[in-house]
Amino acid sequence: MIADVADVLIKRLSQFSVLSERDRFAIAKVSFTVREVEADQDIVRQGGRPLFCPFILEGFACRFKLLPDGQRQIIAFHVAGDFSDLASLLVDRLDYGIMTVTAAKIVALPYPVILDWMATQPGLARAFWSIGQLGMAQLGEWVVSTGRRTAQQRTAHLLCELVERMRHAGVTGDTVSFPFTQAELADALGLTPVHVGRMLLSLKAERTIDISNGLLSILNWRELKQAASFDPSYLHLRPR
Amino acid sequence: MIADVADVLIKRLSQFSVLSERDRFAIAKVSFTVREVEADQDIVRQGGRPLFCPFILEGFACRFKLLPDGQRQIIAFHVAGDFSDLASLLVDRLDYGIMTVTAAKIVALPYPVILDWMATQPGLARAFWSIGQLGMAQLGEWVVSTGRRTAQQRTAHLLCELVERMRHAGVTGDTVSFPFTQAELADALGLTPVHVGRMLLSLKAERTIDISNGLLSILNWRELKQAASFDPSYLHLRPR
DNA sequence: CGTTATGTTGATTCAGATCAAGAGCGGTGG
DNA sequence: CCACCGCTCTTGATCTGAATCAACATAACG
Repeated sequence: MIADVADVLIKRLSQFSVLSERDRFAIAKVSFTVREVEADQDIVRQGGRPLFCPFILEGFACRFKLLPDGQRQIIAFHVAGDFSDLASLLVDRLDYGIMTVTAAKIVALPYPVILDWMATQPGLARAFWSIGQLGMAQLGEWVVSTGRRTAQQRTAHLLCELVERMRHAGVTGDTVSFPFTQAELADALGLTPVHVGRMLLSLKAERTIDISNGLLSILNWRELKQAASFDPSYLHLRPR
Repeated sequence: MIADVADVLIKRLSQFSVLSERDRFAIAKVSFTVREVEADQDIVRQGGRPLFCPFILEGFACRFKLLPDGQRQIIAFHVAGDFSDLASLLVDRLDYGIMTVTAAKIVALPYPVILDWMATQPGLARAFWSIGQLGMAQLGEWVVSTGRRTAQQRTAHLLCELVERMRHAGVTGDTVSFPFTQAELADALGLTPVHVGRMLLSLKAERTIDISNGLLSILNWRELKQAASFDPSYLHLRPR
């Protein structure tokens, strides 16, 4: 049984800011509709107008930019609990797209609603600012990865970030859902699919991780963090 | 003679949002102090606490991340007219540093002041949101560069972006100040200084640009944009 | 079950890194 | 005014991490 959408939103936003009774009520009084989207479907299209922020209830999505020569660069993965497009509240054209990686359940939060929340509820404004900052910090680290880390380090770093974020959003255990194809990882890491495959294989060979059936198991968290020189402080995730 | 700081801020912010008389007054009533900083000095230190947002009146700065192995990745250049650190309003620790590239004049806008402006002046809140989004869009494009563009394209793309942004901030003409060393460009582009040098040389050889005495001249803007496949729409810069 | 997606493996190539040595060029001080 | 020092840039030779190319092996899948 899925809890009421408002409850999920409130719970998630509470992780970023202390919400008052009025903050919570402002959310509860809105009626949300859940959209079910299949895998590999556009949620928002590059070049289109930004109308809403997709909140992900279940499944995975990614934010990407298409280049004129047909290449793709993924600039973020979105997991359950992410507000995936807070970046375009006041912009008239999207310079990136968002699409699902797996089948997903999302809630489309219309920008006018968010703007209203932010204008009238300081606690919510604060939460949305924080989430925006977090997205920015993640992007900054993505630049560091593509700019200055080796293929091995980048790959390990992405795994670390994803697992850490999923944990913050409520996933527990050392085995998490991991439905990404090597082509998708390659577009995120700025590598070729073949090379990503080799990097994963080498991590598997040293018994650091295991990936099978769309599941990622961290066999040796210490080793993985070390391979990535992963320092989670940029995620600014206070303990839950 | 430099105009009053408040005037400069108002003029700049007006490019991002329509400011009311009250918005302008809120700015004018604050007393600002200008700090003069030499070249290569830290403005905010990685790992420190975010206290203020530096606004650049004159000169150049950069935002960067230091890696454990001593490497550096520059994630943004800041030019006159930039609010260089809107990203950490609500964060407790900085995961990046900001330092000058040249001697610079900056105004340190204390976060409490900005928060107050944003809480009470919708026009200013809007402007600061927009500026934040812009920074995010620039970061996204930086990922695309390091992830998927060749050395040649990246280099040309960075030049395009910098010139375009300086124009938006008021610089005119085909020759602009360009005080960056090849080592700095390399840390921004995810390349080695030697290779950046070669890329610039080849752009000079085709008479696309010229760099000398800290000045960059665009000799063939069309050619440069083409070499970068530069599409400025991500900058969301409405005509001035 | 064929059929299309994805993943694995190996051989080869190439863009960019690395290494090394000069060359220019302010700046500083004797 | 010149000798020297420390940067930054240039140039060339060599090396290497990741890309490319090309089969083949597995899944997943209607």
